[in-house]
Amino acid sequence: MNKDLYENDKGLWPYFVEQNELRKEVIKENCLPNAIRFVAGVDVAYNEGEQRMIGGIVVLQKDTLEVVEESYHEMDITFPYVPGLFSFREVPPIVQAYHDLKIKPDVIVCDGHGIAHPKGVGMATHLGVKLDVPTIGCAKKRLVGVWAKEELEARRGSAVPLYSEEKIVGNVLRT
DNA sequence: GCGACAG
DNA sequence: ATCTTGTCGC
Ligand SMILES: [Mg+2]
Repeated sequence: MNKDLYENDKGLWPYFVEQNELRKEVIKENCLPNAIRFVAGVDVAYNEGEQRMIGGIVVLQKDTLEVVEESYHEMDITFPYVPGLFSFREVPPIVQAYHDLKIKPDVIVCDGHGIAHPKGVGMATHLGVKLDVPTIGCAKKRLVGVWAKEELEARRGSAVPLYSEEKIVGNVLRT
């Protein structure tokens, strides 16, 4: 999978277009059921040499955090890592893994941003729209937005709102 | 033109 | 993300 092949010219244009389509279907309101029974976490691992990747989803019982099911799906890497278009790289294998699940989670925690994205369509958002399942974007680094660093305390658990374009798009949490 | 830039 | 090397602490 050649990165330049996409980077050059307008190779990425169609994806930005699709991103705009997805944006129309985003639901920002809290649609979680009154009783959350299962939560899931997803991630993707890579084998650059083999140009293969494997997406995984693990479902746990919400109250006990006991793992009740897991599903994985391996496939060829077909999209480069491009900040802003990250979802097009990791969503495919996760969607496949999700469909093999017998126990569907009420919410999915993702390893990447949700609406804290230039267009409001990060990986978690993209996945949520694609599966029509509530998702939570949980990234380890900033993509967009600003926050009051002076107000973020040194103790673990401290959190302050993340702002992007005048709006709160998430929280910055000290782990 | 120069930095920023999820995983 | 992945790899590799070195150090730290339990
Ligand atoms: Mg990850």
